[in-house]
Amino acid sequence: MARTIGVIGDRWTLLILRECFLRTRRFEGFQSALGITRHLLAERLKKLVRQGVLRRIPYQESPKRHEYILTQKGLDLYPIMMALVHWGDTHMVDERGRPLLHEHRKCGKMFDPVMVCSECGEPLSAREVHVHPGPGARPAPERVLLDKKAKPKPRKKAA
Amino acid sequence: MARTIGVIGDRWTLLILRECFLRTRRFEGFQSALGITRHLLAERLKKLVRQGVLRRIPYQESPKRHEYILTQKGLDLYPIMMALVHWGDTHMVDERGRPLLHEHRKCGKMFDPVMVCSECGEPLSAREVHVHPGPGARPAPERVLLDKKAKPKPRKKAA
DNA sequence: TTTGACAGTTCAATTTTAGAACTGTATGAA
DNA sequence: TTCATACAGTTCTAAAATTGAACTGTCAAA
Repeated sequence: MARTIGVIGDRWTLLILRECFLRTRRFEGFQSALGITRHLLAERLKKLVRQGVLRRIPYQESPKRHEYILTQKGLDLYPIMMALVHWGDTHMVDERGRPLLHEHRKCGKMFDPVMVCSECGEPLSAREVHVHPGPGARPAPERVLLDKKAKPKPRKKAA
Repeated sequence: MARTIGVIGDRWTLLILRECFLRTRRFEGFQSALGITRHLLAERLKKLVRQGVLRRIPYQESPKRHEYILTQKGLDLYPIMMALVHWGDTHMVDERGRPLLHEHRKCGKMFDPVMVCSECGEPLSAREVHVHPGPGARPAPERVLLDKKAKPKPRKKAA
């Protein structure tokens, strides 16, 4: 998660990517849609290209111009986008309602995204998931502070 | 999406929330697990409580101490977390492999999260989804530039 | 009496971001 | 030919956010 956040974890990158999913491709398009400063936009686009999320493709030669297109790696961010949108739709809408509705082409209905288990297909919730260290586990996820005398912790009074 | 990003869209908030899901509850716990500066941590926790993502609950009286617990609104962030982790697992792992594996209690298997359509249950991908303006739609999502003379931009001279 | 856990707060020094103008190529209009 | 505009950046300064480190304060145990 930390590595993902290293890619998309700032105020603007996700909004830029949202515009990509909404088919914006060019510098001015992003800038005017978002109101981001040109400086930061250039910075972020460069970073996303470096990280392989966007591809920079020339679309005219005279004054060299490029479009920014999602790579597969970028397209794979879609579930993150949908999860963010859905949480906002659930917890952050005002009285006017949702800004956007989503229609699923396959079934033709307006839908919400649901996250399910790849094995049994049941919807997921935090309580039903148990985490195990994997092969790339960190050495010390958390430094234990009450180390040596781990016991003396009868500090509680209220419960 | 912008509103969701307003809540969790910075470098540290998502990591703090990750620790919450991993059952960290106290100031020192977050601080030592993440290495975040105490100043920012205090700031972020306050913000999350204000926004209703965490609840601040006293666990001892003597020197007043509190724990930070996920509210339902916070728990609902779980799909976002899983989506972030899964993208990282897919595109950002090193040769050592995943740091964490997830087991679904319901079915007992190690799983990956999959995002599906709430109506037909099929997995979602960006191309199969069409967006429509909803009741809370923004007036002008994007100003068209190559229009006519959209605006006589008052180009000022340098000093 | 002293030390240490815990949960912050304060403050100077960096780093980022915002805001605005400026650079440069090319096209169409006057 | 000259001027205005589209487009994609770059450059600069001021303002905001973040870091790093030390400091405050309450209580418990040594």
